[in-house]
Amino acid sequence: MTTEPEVPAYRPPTLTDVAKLAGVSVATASKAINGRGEVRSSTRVRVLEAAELLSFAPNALARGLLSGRTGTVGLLTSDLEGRFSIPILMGAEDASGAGQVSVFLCDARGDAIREKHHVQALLSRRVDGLIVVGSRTDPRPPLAGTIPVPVVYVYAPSADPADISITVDNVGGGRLAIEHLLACGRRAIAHITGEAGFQAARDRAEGAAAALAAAGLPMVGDRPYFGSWDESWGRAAAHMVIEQHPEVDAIFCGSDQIARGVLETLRDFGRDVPRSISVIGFDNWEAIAADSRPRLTSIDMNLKHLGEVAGQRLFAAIDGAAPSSEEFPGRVVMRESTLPVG
Amino acid sequence: MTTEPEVPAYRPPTLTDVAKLAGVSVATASKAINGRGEVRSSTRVRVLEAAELLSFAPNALARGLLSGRTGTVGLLTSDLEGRFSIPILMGAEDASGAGQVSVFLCDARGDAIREKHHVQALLSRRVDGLIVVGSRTDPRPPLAGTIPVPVVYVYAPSADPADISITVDNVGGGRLAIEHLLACGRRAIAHITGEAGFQAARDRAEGAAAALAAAGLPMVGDRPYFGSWDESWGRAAAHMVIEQHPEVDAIFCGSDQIARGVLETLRDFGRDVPRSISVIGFDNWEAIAADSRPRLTSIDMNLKHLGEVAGQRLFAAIDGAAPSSEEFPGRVVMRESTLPVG
DNA sequence: AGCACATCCTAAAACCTTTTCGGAGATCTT
DNA sequence: AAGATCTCCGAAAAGGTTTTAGGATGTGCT
Repeated sequence: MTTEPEVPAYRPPTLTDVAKLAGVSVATASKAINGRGEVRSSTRVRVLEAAELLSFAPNALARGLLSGRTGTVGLLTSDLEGRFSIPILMGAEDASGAGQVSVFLCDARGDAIREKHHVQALLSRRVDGLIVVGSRTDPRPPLAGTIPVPVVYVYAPSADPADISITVDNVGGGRLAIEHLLACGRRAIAHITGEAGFQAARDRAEGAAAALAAAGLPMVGDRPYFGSWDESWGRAAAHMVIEQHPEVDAIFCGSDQIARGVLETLRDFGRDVPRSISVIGFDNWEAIAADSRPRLTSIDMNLKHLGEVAGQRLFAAIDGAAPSSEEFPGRVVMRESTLPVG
Repeated sequence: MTTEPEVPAYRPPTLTDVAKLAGVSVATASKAINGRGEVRSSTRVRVLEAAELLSFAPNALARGLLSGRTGTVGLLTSDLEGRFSIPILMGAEDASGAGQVSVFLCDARGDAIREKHHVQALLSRRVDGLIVVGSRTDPRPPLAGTIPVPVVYVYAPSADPADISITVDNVGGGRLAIEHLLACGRRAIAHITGEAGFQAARDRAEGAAAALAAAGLPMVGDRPYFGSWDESWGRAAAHMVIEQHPEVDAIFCGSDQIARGVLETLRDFGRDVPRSISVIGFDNWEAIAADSRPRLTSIDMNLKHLGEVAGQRLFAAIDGAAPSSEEFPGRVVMRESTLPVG
């Protein structure tokens, strides 16, 4: 019985191949390529030419095995569908910048089992660090087990304050929105927002209340209208507000989708935005806010920047920096729905 | 000059540690853990207990170095922001299923230089294969240089028909939309869509035209209204259609955003959707389609499934399967904007 | 000529796992 | 009791790279 003559599998060129072609030892080839050690320049070019010729690419596995650093990080997200993960993910990828670092993407679907599984796999691949992206701003339990590499939590902070968490200042965001409406000359402001079960909704409402209190103004309806994050709630709530409090001259919405619903109802009622009443949204979701009628002013939480910072913090921690958390403010992106009166 | 007494760096447990603790050789430990070779069951449990105790995780780098298979694939996307990459990306991640495979995520931002750079890095990490996700359905140039691993192109096919491409049947999608409107009893159908520079726009229009021709009906306005993919074009184009062709009783829109604009203008004109006129969108973008007034019927291209198939094809190709491309049909997701008349 | 020294290069070890082959001990057969 | 057979385990090599320590030249000086 003869063994099948296997097709000679393609074998990527190794440093040995390069060295042989250049007529030097592997050690010399390594030094020539990495610019380390004493190598005569004529030898160096000979090696580099050989490497070029073979289109040699150093085996990162072997390198990582030896150095203990792989130049990879794990990015653990809990919902890829959600719109919050994506910009953060982009920022984090950007932070790894010069191409030294590659990113493993894992989606745990909010499932703790799956998460554990992914972490296991990532550690097995000897990632240098982990970034954990949440989909809500509510604090999340830290990764289970002891993780031998630095971890940075983004958007959703870790429940353990000793961990590194990079978050958004939702209280400040709520304050910003109200202050913008006040600056536009508004005085009778209502707040329609999402589920009270979300920390984000509560925080934004808190900031809004604080800003109104500071201005000595009541909130129209006395308290926020909590509901859901979608358009139909925006329509329904706006209906109630208009009927119960016709004097309202501005509405701060907890999401751009809610704001879209609000705009629609205001149009039904013949209320002119922004002349008779101002509307401001939250999230600055381009697809929703940038093309409505009128175009929607909104609070942008700079999620991409959040991701960049998370990446930077992770790399710093890998290099031994002390952990520290940070919270970032948002900014008002002004469009036509809050043109000042007068 | 004394060298600083380094903090003893944490060293992940190796198979040697496990073997030592269990009182066996590394070879035996390996066999016990991987269930290979002849190992007495009492020895096996001893090894497994030791591994558990040290929370040993096999070093995937060493394993990959030896076997030539890393169990990693590269996912090269051209725009993470775009909504098309994400579901595909999710599907591809799913396909890698049982946790055997990890995915490197790279965003080339549509930049050829950056793309080359990323490919280089991925090959250096010895990925077993590559998935390339485009953001438009227009064919794209294949990856530059010779790639020593299988490559699957998704959404945007490779310009080289010898490559594996997994795409969406936009012509069929256009046909589906028209057939649905016909089934609803409509006869005077217009088509408002995005930039003619997009293959997707042209394909959908082609499918629509074919379906109308097959039914012996003209297209209202004689040809599609090409414009841009956004809401404001939807509003503007609907305005034109209504004024020039008041007899129109259905509008097929090239995107859900266009459809939103169309719905808004129809409302302005007092045209009742779906009683007086039907509207169907494209993409089935939940955030846009699922909460409009009325809720929007749309064509869903099953992008996640596309990603899954791409993953499966890639793994098959890695295992030596012959390359083959495939095109997938969409499906109608019916909501209130196309309730049948009568 | 003989020595010190700088320059350039090489051999070998290390990183961690898997696999092959052979050896040691135990059990069975005659 | 001697050989044959089985069962289980260990030694060693391989995979590709980097680094350390030392070896081989050649140069400058006395």
